Formats: sequence, structure tokens, C-alpha cells
Amino acid sequence: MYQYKRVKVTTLHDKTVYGATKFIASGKVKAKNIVFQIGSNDIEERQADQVIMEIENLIQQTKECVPEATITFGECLPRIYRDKVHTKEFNERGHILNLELSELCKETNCHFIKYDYISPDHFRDGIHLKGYGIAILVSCMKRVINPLIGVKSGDRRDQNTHASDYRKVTNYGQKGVQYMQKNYQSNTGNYMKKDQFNNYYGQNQNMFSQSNHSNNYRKDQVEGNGNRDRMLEMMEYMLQEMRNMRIHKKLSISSWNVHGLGDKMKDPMFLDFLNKDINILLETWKGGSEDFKIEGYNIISKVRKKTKKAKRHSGGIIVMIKKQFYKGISYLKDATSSQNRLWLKLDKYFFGLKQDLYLCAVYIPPFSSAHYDSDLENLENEISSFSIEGQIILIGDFNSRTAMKADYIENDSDEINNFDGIDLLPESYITDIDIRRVNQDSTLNTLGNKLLELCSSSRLRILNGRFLGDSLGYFTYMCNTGFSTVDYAIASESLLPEVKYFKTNDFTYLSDHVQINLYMNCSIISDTCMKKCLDEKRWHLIKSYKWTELSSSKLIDVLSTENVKKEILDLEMEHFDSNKLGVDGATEKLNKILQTIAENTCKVISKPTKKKKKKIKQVWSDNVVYETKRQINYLGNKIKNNLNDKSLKSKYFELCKKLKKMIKQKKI
DNA sequence: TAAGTGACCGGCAGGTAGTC
DNA sequence: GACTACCTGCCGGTCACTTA
Repeated sequence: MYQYKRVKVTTLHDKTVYGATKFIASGKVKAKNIVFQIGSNDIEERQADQVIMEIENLIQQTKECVPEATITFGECLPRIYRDKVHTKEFNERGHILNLELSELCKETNCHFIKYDYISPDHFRDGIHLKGYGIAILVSCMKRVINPLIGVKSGDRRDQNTHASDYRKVTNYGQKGVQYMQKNYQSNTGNYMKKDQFNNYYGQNQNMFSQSNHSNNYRKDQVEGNGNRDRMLEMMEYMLQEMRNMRIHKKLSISSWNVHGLGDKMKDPMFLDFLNKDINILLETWKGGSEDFKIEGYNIISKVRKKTKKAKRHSGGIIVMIKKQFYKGISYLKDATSSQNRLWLKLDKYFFGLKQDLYLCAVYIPPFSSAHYDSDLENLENEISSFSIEGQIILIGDFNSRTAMKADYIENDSDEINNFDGIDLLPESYITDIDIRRVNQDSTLNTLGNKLLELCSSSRLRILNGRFLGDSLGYFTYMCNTGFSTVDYAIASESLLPEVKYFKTNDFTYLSDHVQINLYMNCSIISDTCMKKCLDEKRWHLIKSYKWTELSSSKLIDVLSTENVKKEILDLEMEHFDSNKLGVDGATEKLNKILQTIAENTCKVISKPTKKKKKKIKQVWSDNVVYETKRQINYLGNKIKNNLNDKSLKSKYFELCKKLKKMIKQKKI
């Protein structure tokens, strides 16, 4: 890869994120710069957000084992399988993983390599690259790695190993982009995909355009002044950046009909799913006396009153809100008299939104159920009062099967309401736009029709089957007798541009419904986020120093030592580029000097390490149980793309039965 | 008269209280 | 601890009714 640099390429035996983490933990890696090309095998079997959690662990592990090394991640490459559905699902997951990974890299000071120009022609077997594909991969890698290892753009010694190959293929650029667009948004009916795609690639272009980060930093001024002035200006720039900082982040909301909460709160796999900013659990079947506590979350719950003859509770809503966001959310207790709905208000200033957001956790009982009490009609009334004040999101189990019927007025136009030049509609009337949606469930039931009417009259739009992550409109419920799509996220039409993606998870042993996840763009006030970032990711790297009575005399001594003098002089003399890398380099050097001085003058206060709580071994952690659960989840994933394979389904339910029996026996 | 719609029913499964 | 009864949830199938 580099003619004059030492590069070691390790192909892992276990080609997964877990394998990479184990490899790093073994202590064999001593490199100054580490590049990971991982994730593809992982998203074969798991959801992108689960893989991202593992990558976070990998980053932490790498920082602990090889603290001096820079960390870079190559984006997950697309794959082309024979089965088109499989290809689409894989690449959709890959796209989400890349979006998440690029953000994670920004948050954790890692680097991210984007492969712009890869097209299907560049694959040997749909998975592995060949010929020009490899040249492109190397070239893109070098674009990010060169500045890290000190290879400058003009330095031809280490530039030419693949550069000539790359120049031959620059024409593939547009073709590659077209392919990726086609690949990720082959369903042209989907509303946001094109914009999302452009935003995504736009964002990444900015990310790699290093001068973009320092637009306000005027190079001409710096070159005219001395190094000291440049340093001061650079520090001023850094402070300005910090003052202006609002951490741009997504807000994640999940909803899950858990079909009875039981002991699931003790199951680590279940808890892994509850990692969103707002987690909504429906059909908890729990009474009011139970107290739920999850570290890092505040909990709001609603209990359905038990009928006289009922021997267990039914219904039930639990909402878990991350503590750092709780301040910006208010529980609207009096918003509804229904036991099946729970309204929250998300403050526009806190979340950096255009308007306040009214979020409703919804459970609509089946039309034939004794619990159905004109729920959709009442919900419409509640929506009409809140829609004046802000935007709406409904999420939950609607028990409504909507097939692919429109949730907007079809073929609506100004012209059809215009008779003899007289517009019969009020001036404020907004014409509905055709936004197609996909749904694997072709059944339309009574509640489905009612829900579509509600959407149409309240200018709400169903997100299922319209966004990246659910482009095929997957089923959300499965039982022995069939499948249905009854769990939805529904949002005000004006809110659609803020939706990043919407995805439905795979079927698992945990419920007959899948978890649905909504990710939105937002900009959360920085103080809480800064605190969080420091607490969770970086604080362990920062030592604290206490000024003592002897410190002032020690400081004079330390400042006069040759070592410190040299470090300060080096910093002043060194040229730092007027971009992000330059600022990072200068910061690092300055930190090192301050650290040396502080260590020699102050009392070092080491941060008390948290004692790890001894885990109580639960039934859930038994190996056989774990393996069964893993098998069920694997089948749940396969069923999604093989709906007609009855053997898969029967095996799935057989294993679920076996698992329940096993857990019951072990509890006894 | 055919197609669509809605109500009802049976079936299945899971959870829980009560009883033996 | 095992069994039973009952409640809840949701599916597919059937049948009566409505509509074009």
C-alpha cells in the first residue's frame, strides 16, 4: 500500500466486530495508525444499531490498549447477492450503519473513509472487490490516511503505488454514485430517500473537505504574522468553536408491543434493544404497584385498570426517557382520558426543533375488543388540539391493517376545485402531494380505513414503507396463523424532512411484534450533551490536578527546565495547517505541555474507578438458553425475507415453545 | 350478479389466580 | 408443582349484507 511505510494487513479469523475487539484486546497491535474494515459480516445477522454498539466497544478497547494510535474506519461496502430482496435489505442496513458510523467517528475523534466510486463492476463475486475496485478502495483509504502518517499530497514517493490505477477509473465516479443511489433507493416511490441520499453524501463531502471546518480562519492573515500570533488566533478559533457548539444529534424513538413484560427487564438481550433516547413499551400487562428502574433512564408509565373478572392486567404503557433529555420533555397527563395513550411534549428549544413536538405512545385495541372505545375518533380530537401548537408524532400498535391505500387525498390539485375561475377552497388550503408507500401486508381492515381517514384529515403521514430501513414495508406482527403490519410511526407531513430513517427490527423470541425505530434530526442544547460526552466517552482520559501551597514555586522551576522550554519552543516554531487537523495537532501539543507542567507542580487527583457490580446470574444467561435465543433471533431474521417458507416459521415457533419451557424449568 | 365489506366465530397462545 | 379456568390478543375463514 505504501512503498516507504510499514503497513501490516491482518485478516481476522473471526471477521466480525467482536473478532476485531478480541484481536485488539490480545495486545498484539502496536501500530501508530489503525484502520478497521469491518461491519459487513455483522449486519448480515444483526441490525445496524446493534453493530454500532459493538463498534463503540471496539473503539473504547482500542483507545485503552493502543492509546497513542489514531483510529480509522472504512465504510461498509455494498454487496450484490443473487436474491434481490436480500441485496436490498443488506445494503439498506449497510447504509444505516455507515450513517451511524460516520457520526460515531466524529463523536469519538476517529476517522472515516468513504468509498465514493465503487460500482457493481468492481466486484469479483458480489462481495469481494477486484481490479479497479481494489485500486479505488486503496485510493480512498489514502485520502484519509495520508495526512495521519505525514504523507503530503505532493509527496510522490508514497503516492504512486496505486494512484495510476485510480486515475484510470475516475470516470466511474458518476456511474458509481448512480449505482449507489439506485441500490439504496431502488423503490422510487419512497419519499425521502433521494434527499436523504444527497444529504448523506453531502455531509460526508463536507467531512472530508478539511478546509470546510475552518471557513472563518483566514489563512492570509496567519501567514503574515508570527507563529505566536498564529497560535493565539488558533486558540481563539478553538474557543469560538466551543462557544458556538451545539452538538447536532439525532433523536431516536422506539416503540415495541412486548406482549407481556414478565421478567424481560432482567434479560440483557431485551435491555440491549432499549438503547434509544425514548423507548416505548406497549402491552406490558403490568399493574401500578410495580416499580421499574433502568440506569440512565426516567420512567413514565400508564396502567390499564383490570376488569373485575380479569386475572391479569392487560394493556399498559411504559415510556423510558434518557435522563439527559428528560429536562426537555413534559408528560401531558391530562391530554387524554384513555388508558391506551400517553402524550409527551418535546420542547422545541431544548431539541432545536422548529416547533414543539407532541409525541403520543399509542395502543389501539382491536375493533372487536371490549377495550375499543372509539379510540381513533378520540385520538383525532386530541391531535386537532395539539396540531395548532406544534407537530405530531404517533407511534405504537394501532391494530390497523392499511394495505397500500393512500393516507392522503389522491390526485388532489388546485385545478379540480376550480369551477369557472372560482376557487371553492379557502386560501389556506394546502394541496396533498402524492407520496407512495409500500406495505407487505395487503389486508385492509376497519381500523385500517379509519386510521387512513385520520391521517388524511389531520395531515399526518405513515412512515412505514417510506423510509430507509423499511423500504419494503415489512410485517410487524407474526403468529402461527399469519403476518400483519399493525405497528406504525405516523408524523405530521411538515415533519417528514426531519425524519432521518425509520426501521422495523427482526422478529425475536422476546415478542410476537417487532420493535419499530424512528430516528429524527435535531440539535440538542450542548451543555447536557457536553457533560454526557465527557462522562461517557472522554472523561476517563482526563486527569485532574490540585493546586497546592508548593505549586507556585514548583511552577517556576518546571518552566525553567530545558525539557519544557524545548517543548514550548517547538510548539511556537512548528507550522500547523489552517484546518481541523492543524487545530487538532496544535491542541495535542499544547495539552502535552500543560500536562507535563501540571504533573510536576500539582497534586494529581485520580478519578475514582467505578467498582463493577457483581452480576447476579440470571436464568437468561444460561448457555443453552442463550444459544436457543440466538437461534430464534437468527430464524426471525431469515423469516423477514422468506415469508412463504413454512418450515422456517414452524421451526421458529417450535424453538420459542422450547425456550419458554426451558426458562420455566430453570426458574423452578 | 360479482365484488367488496364487516361482523362473527373458532383456533391458538400466553399469563395468572385458584384449586387440588 | 400440576392442573384448570378464565382473560386477552390476534389471526384466518365464513357468511350475510351492501354496492356498483
